[in-house]
Amino acid sequence: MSSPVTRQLARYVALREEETLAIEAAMATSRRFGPRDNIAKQGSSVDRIYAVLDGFACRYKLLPDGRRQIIAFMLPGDICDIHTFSLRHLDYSVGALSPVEIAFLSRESANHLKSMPALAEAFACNALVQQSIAREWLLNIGHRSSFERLSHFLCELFERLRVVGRTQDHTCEMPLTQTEIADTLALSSVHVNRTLMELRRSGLVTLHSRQLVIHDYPALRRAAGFDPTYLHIANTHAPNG
Amino acid sequence: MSSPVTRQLARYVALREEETLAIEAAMATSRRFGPRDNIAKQGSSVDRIYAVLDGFACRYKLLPDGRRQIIAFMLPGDICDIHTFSLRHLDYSVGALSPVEIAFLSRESANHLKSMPALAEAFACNALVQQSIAREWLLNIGHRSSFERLSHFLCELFERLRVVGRTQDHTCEMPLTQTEIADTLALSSVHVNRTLMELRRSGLVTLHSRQLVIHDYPALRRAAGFDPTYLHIANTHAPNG
DNA sequence: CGTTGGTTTGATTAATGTCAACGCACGTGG
DNA sequence: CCACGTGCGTTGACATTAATCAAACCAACG
Repeated sequence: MSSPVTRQLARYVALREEETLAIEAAMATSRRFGPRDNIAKQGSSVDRIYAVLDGFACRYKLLPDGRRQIIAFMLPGDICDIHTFSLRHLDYSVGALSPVEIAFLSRESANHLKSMPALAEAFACNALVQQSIAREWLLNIGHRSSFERLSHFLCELFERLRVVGRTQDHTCEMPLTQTEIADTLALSSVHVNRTLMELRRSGLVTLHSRQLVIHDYPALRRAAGFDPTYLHIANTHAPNG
Repeated sequence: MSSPVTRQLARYVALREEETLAIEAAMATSRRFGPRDNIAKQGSSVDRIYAVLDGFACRYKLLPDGRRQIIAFMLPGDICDIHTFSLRHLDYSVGALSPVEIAFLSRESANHLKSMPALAEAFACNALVQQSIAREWLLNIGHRSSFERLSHFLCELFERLRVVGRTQDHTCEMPLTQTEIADTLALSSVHVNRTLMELRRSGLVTLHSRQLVIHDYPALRRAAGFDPTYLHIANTHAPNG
């Protein structure tokens, strides 16, 4: 139960020891990347998939003129859709946002894991939740004001880190620069700065030295219109249940 | 090879007759809905999934104050992710945008189809492409101007209808109101109207009586920065190849 | 120290939203 | 056949949000 990946998958199905061991074995070898390193490049062929063991990574897309959209965060415990191998070419890039530790899975290794029915189910749930998050982001970017948007983003980040045990009280790691937050929320970095200060002035959160502190979570959720249902956290199974 | 669903799935893997027949059988019974009908409601439990046989449907999310974001289009031939049954509750709603014909699949029926390896692979690809489209929408809504955004949207619509044989020359069906386009692109309907007229004035497209006519596709693509790679159309297999 | 990357601030501009009105086509009931 | 209602598209005036540009600031680090 040590790795966040096991913890993530155990949210969806009860895992037997055999399955846990298979996951841990598959994640045994990993590689480290530094903050702006590239982990995979758009257009490259899909010969391996990723799991994040530690740190923050992201998927992103670039427009020819340099505008960037971060499509998804890959937080500790997050795993790519195991079916991704069916794609010829990656339609997005993967980059590190902080120092990260990444485990690579080969097609064979993924197939081996997928051959265990409980894990296949867990991987399917994992993929569905990631899709659900993408849908919520569409709503967030499309229809929420910058204040709501940023609040919502922070709520989601905190919840997602919480389920993999990476929060303490009302605090979590938050290594993103304001420019990266801007690329996530489709705002300019200047506007992110102003909105962030507004959030501070409202006494809802503070954010410095790579630490997010949520002072009034209920108020933050209200401001964001944050309803965590889309994270499908309720599905959690007791370990070995 | 009659149904657009078969046609869609045949894009991803070569289908044998047995598999084609299984699909056609699963789609045999369908239901019709009118333009603003609700097909599934957010929060409801997932006891069946959908395939669109004809017409336009969409997934959407609502904010408490009524703002709406259309998350995805379901065009003829589009099928839900077959793994959706692993979700407890739907995190979005499904609605008809035009008169539609929808086939419902029960969990058992889906499992039956999924038990055929070629179909399982086809469903996986189908799901991956839908995810890829969602990612592109995030980029589109987040970082493209209204003019690019609308152009991109029209390009995608046309391409997607083309692969299921629902276009003639440079024309396709386009039953959406400007308000629905607005809910898709996260713009106001007034602004959609103005942008649409700008597109018309540029001689790129015309759009009336529910018909889209693309007068200069290369120029439209250029204006949109449209690169169809994300639709993963190149993966097409020859039927029975 | 000087450099660098990130944050903060102010002034200005551009893009898009909002409000309100009007027109047009279509369908319906009298 | 006409009168009316309704939904959608169109237009203009105006408000607001957020982007852009530019500069200053700050802390970390060699």
